[in-house]
Amino acid sequence: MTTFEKVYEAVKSIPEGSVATYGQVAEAIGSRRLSRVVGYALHVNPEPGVIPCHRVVKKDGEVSGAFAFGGGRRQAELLREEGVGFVDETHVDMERYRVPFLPLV
DNA sequence: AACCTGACTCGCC
DNA sequence: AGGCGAGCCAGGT
Repeated sequence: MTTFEKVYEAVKSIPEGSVATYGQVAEAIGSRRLSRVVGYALHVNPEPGVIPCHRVVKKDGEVSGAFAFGGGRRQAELLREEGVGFVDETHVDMERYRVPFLPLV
């Protein structure tokens, strides 16, 4: 199991209607320091449509600027459709929609 | 094979 | 409070 695969497993485990931060995903796969690697893993996203990378946001809930399917704007739309609330155009309401605990895979 | 870079986060100045 | 460097992994040059 490579680090990237762990990242994908963790991201897939994020329940619909919720979001997780890069830090949470990193923590779930071993170390918080891997947060950067998490970003890169999603960057090279080998399974578009399978890995819900739109449910991963920065620690303060802001969506990533460089997004695979059309920008953070698009990511925000997908999340809203799942019922995730936003405090503004680019920030998810973390207090209510961030997963309390990301299952360790 | 070494070096650079990239969807991040945290600690120190 | 804002900026800078460090730590982590994989793939391309």
